[in-house]
Amino acid sequence: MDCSSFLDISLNLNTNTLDRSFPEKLPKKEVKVSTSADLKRKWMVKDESASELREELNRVNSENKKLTEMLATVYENYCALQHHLEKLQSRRQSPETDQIEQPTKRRKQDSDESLSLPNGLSSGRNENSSSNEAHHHHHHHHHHQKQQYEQKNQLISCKRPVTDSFNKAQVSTVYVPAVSSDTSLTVKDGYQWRKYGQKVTRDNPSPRAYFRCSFAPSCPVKKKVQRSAEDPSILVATYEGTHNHLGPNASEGDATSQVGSRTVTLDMVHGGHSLALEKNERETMQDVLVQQMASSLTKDSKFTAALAAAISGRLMEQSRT
DNA sequence: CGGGTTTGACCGGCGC
DNA sequence: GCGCCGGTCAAACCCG
Repeated sequence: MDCSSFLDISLNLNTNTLDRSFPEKLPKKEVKVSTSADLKRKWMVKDESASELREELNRVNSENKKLTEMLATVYENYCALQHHLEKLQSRRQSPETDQIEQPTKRRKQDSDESLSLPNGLSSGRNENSSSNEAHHHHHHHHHHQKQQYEQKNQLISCKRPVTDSFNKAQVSTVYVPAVSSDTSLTVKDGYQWRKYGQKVTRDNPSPRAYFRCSFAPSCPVKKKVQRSAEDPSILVATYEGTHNHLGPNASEGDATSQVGSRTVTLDMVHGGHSLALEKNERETMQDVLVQQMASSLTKDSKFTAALAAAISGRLMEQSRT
């Protein structure tokens, strides 16, 4: 596990730079504010306001420190959870684990969609996929070859995705806890979907719903939602393709924390890159902690935006190396 | 009436 | 070729 290496916790938020340029002994009057005259006047005229500002700055700095610590804790828990999830998934992965990633053998697109230009609005896509319900040892002679188009090699990890540019249909699966009594298989992800089909599949008692993205007129993204065969309380959403358009709501869809559920989803869309981290755990209590911290953090929308920007930038930077 | 959902038909790939 | 099966279409249906 490369948790310790891939992410530097010290995010370059604004407060850090402030921290650097204003060490605790802030000079009262001789601040070099030669640029802004009125600001200088303000500083000089109101001395107590300067001390007030200094206090505020200290407060903000300590708060920032606390938040950084919380983030470190969150990240620690995240690493633990990811480790656990990886263990779980590798354990239940059948021995014929196919690390191969073969080009999708989908049937030809139908007429309406072939018209939609396969443009590369987003050049490099980062999609993660996890092994899904295709591990039924009791159906020996079975026919899961069709499902092999799902790339199941990458976990949520922050390793460089194999994206390899020209790979048309990106597939990513997201596990979401099914809220009780949700007869309709819907996974809220901010986008707008139009259902176009529902089928019962062979190896799963619950039906599978097919959705198409209707946010943009000709967005090629599709998704399938089906509850997991082994755990009916979990919905498995399989996303396929890359969105033609911008995200539905940048400020709201970036980081969500579902209260009362057992997953914490941090989904950041950054310049066409989409990256989703998800985990399902029921054995540990850490996720609850993570969730509480995350929800307390996400109360502040400005902090959320800054954090999301910083983290995504960090991830991009890290994945580029 | 306009949009989405339901639901059986249909299609194409694949294995026998 | 035939049948199975997952995916899609589209007419009917539903709902504000």
